Amino acid sequence: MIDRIYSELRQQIVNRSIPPGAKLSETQLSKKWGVSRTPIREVLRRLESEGLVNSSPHRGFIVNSISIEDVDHIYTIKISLEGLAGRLATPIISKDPQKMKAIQNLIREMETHSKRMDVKAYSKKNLQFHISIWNWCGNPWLTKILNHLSSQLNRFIVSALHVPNRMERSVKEHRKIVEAFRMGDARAVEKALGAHFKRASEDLKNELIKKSE
Amino acid sequence: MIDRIYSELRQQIVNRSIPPGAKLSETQLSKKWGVSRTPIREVLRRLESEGLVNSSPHRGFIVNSISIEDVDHIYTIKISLEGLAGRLATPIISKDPQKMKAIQNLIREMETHSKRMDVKAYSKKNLQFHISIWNWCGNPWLTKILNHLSSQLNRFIVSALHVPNRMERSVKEHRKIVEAFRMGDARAVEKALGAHFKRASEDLKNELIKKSE
DNA sequence: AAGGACGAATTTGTATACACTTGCCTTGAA
DNA sequence: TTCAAGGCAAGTGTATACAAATTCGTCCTT
Repeated sequence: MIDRIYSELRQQIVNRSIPPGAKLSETQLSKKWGVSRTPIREVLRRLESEGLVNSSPHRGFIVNSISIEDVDHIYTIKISLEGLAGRLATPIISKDPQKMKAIQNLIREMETHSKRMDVKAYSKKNLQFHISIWNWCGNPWLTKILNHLSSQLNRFIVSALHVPNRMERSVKEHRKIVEAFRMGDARAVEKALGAHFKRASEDLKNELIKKSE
Repeated sequence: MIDRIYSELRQQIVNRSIPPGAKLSETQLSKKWGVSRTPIREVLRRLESEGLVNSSPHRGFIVNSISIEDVDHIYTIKISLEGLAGRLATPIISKDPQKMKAIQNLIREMETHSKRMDVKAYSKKNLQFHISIWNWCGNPWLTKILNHLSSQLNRFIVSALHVPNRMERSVKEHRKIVEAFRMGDARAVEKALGAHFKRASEDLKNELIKKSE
């Protein structure tokens, strides 16, 4: 039960249905879920050490805000670690025809969604693509960190892909990554992934600047 | 109070005075600290989501073990992120004479301890050296992750520096890093740090193989 | 009318109580 | 003597109760 509350609350924070800055009242949450405050507090403490909520003594918990600077900092780490994950995943993926096929299917679907300008469907497949790499990198610690960073970013990104031609360019970048996988060239995968996320971060930054103007 | 218990318990786990595999009884801990079980449980949940303890339903919490594979996985990430932190820290450190001086002082002390074969004092300064880089990289998320990884490793490393000439070689590697800082060459810092931790990880692995024979 | 101070209500922090699960120990039978 | 079954002790999971702190509203003063 407690795990259910945890994951559901977590998701609500990550997908912004509980917005940053919102107060998380223990009493309210315990009523909503029909449990006492004790398990609710444990859930909130877990979310706190994940960096998703903040607490101050006698004032309770609020959903952590994430600033533009934070996004920048997180992307800096992400660029490095996504590349690393790709490099580690290369021998695993390229030697396994089933995995290779799965990746190629994903990119084909992405292409279709891109042509139809279906941003939402595209984003979903895009995330699946990268999660596959995390899961196949063979380093569970790395997988966990990337998941973590991604959760934080999801709370910020409403949609960066509305930039004109973003999807089209993105497909090209992904094709480069897949090609490097196919060749089994780990360094090329690392480089292509790094470049891809660097561009993604720049696009996001530009979008944010435009919005703030 | 709860924070005090958290940090003290955490340190005891990290420095192995509570060994991996040890059972953490809520009742026992609450007696020891003179508080009720409620705050103890919150502390344990926090430690759980940090990956320092594991819990199973109705069986309580035990200190998480860390395997040789985990050490390998963590070092892989560390090599990448320590390099990144160094690269980011370069302009900050090299432009600040005070920081530059602090770093140079540390390496001088490390050299002294190395000559006297004082492993413990050396390790301490060595850690300080690297923590300085984390703190001056300007990316608090990165600092936090590196701290995190370091805590996990500390639980494993008894002493890798007993390898013959390890300290001497280590000093040389650090001097290379400092020299790159002095030149303001971020890429060189990144490379030197990466090489340093790669060698550290290999030394540790060799030590572990030797022990297991 | 505005600002501050006091007090009530709400909310958090912690203790305690009780239900339920687990694991151990005892006892009895093969 | 060994193994199994049942019960008991210990410990976790959760609810509830109470203490302490904060917040908000009201009232008084300037």
